[in-house]
Amino acid sequence: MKISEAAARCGLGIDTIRFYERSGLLPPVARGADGKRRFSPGDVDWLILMASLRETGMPMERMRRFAELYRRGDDSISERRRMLVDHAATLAARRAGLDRCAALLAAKLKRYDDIEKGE
Amino acid sequence: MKISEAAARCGLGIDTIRFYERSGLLPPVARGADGKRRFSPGDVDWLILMASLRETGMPMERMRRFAELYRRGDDSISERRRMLVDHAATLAARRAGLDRCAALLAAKLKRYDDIEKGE
DNA sequence: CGCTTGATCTGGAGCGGCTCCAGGTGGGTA
DNA sequence: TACCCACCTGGAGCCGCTCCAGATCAAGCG
Repeated sequence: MKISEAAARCGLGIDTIRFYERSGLLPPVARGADGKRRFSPGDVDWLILMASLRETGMPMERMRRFAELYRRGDDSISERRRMLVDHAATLAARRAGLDRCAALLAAKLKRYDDIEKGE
Repeated sequence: MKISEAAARCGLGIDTIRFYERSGLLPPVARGADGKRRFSPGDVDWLILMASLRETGMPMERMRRFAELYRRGDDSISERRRMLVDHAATLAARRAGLDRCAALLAAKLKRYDDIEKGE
């Protein structure tokens, strides 16, 4: 499929996909006879993974490392597993941060109500 | 209190606090006779709010707007409330994103287990 | 058949949000 | 007196996009 369709499916922008390719986050993407990128469904799965990791705060450096390990094949699975487990832990931390912020907002909103009632 | 203590209490870096002041995200911070910043507990509360909003993805532009409204006093409460309610909605969306990512990671990890067992 | 439209390409500039650094000031201790 | 440390300012640097100019090419159309 074309890059526009891949972008629609993974939620990244077209420019971001090209940027990720330049940055070594993608296995080399095939090109058609016209020189344009052709994405396989597997490419899209990979893009979705990259998008998820990035959106949830994994730095590009670590994503590059992960991509490199992936290229090496099954021997690298134990290290990849470690990376994903680590990242799952940071997800939990982030969620806690979100919850703290939500609580803070709720308290603020309540104070606004009190102020307006008090007038 | 000094900037180092304020930084320790709100979780932001010293440079980030100074940057936020330059950027209009803080009410003007008082200075001692020595020209150094002196933070009140109220300043720290504000920094904690800014840190929470920023960490959870509110753009600086909106934070600046919120700070400006705050300076205007109680008349701006309805707009401030709207901003915080909006932001609470984005928190929920982010949490959903985290959960999707966590599910994806869990699926990947399971596949790794299957691959290693299969060998 | 030539012409326009639209999607893609490349390389590079610009931007948001920090983060770090050089160079300078002033208070506290030995 | 000399040193150390925290703080100051202005500006450069960095990450992760995002946008832009200028070129190419396929498809649709009068």
